[in-house]
Amino acid sequence: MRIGYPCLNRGIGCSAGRTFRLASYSESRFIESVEKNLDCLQQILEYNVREGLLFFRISSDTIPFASHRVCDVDWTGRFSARFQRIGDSIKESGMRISMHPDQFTLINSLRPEVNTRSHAELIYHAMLLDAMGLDLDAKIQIHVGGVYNDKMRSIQRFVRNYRELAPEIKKRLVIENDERMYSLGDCMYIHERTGAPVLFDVFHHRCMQSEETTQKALHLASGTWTEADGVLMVDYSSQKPGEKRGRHAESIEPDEFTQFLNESAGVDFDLMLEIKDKEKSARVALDLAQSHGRIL
DNA sequence: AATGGTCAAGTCAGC
DNA sequence: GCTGACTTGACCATT
Repeated sequence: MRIGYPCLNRGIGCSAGRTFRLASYSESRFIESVEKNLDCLQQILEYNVREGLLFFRISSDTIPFASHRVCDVDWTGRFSARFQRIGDSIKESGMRISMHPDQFTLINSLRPEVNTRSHAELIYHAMLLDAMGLDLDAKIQIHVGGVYNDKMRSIQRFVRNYRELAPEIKKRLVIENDERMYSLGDCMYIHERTGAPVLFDVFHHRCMQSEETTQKALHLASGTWTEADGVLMVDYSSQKPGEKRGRHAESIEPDEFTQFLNESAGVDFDLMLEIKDKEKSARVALDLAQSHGRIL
């Protein structure tokens, strides 16, 4: 099991996802931001290796406005040496990478222009991972999308549109169960019709109050990943006490996490901790996992 | 220099 | 029908 955290490191003092207002876009502003983001990304990755945190989600803001019309810089060419260097260090350290485009990215919209923009956004994510030369176990995770008052048709639209995606997207795209519309069961159904691996989100699963136990759910999701895809990816977070259902906690709850380790025994996966204090909780989780014999 | 409203993009729930 | 949540930082206009 590898353990990691998404996008930003709170202690290191730099951001790998700095961006700017569209209105102030310029080529020099763009290039400067990308350079700083890549500098910081390298620092974070070095930190992660030192700490034994070998799973990381790269921010979608790494290349600001990459899929927007305003951006006409050949960024893959311009930064190719940097991408390669970063990719080499990732592979050398045995690290796993994921990316998670945000809620604007969906392929089952009723509006064709939304799907078109999303396709461009997914291409950008695929280009970035390809530029780093990462294996097919580096994944891009999205949710299924909207329901539009007709879940079955919306699922069918997802499946139809999935089949039309560019191959460089399909080889990395995985779907994640969300907390109120598409359950693990829905994702499994879609997997059967598309082959897309299912990333399991423990917290979302709990929010949906689905019937499968964590153990059963992990087994199901795990079966959707091929050898080339790598082992199952799992997102983990916990409820912020006293807050609205679905709100992420400030830091990890050791007892709850220990319970999760027990429930998940026997399934191989990499774990992404979606908790606000980021690397701090990831290190706590790593210690707990090690003491439970889950990490060599 | 400090502040706080606002930021490319979508959908849904709740009022 | 409209606003806020999602999740979050930090840009940048304004003072």
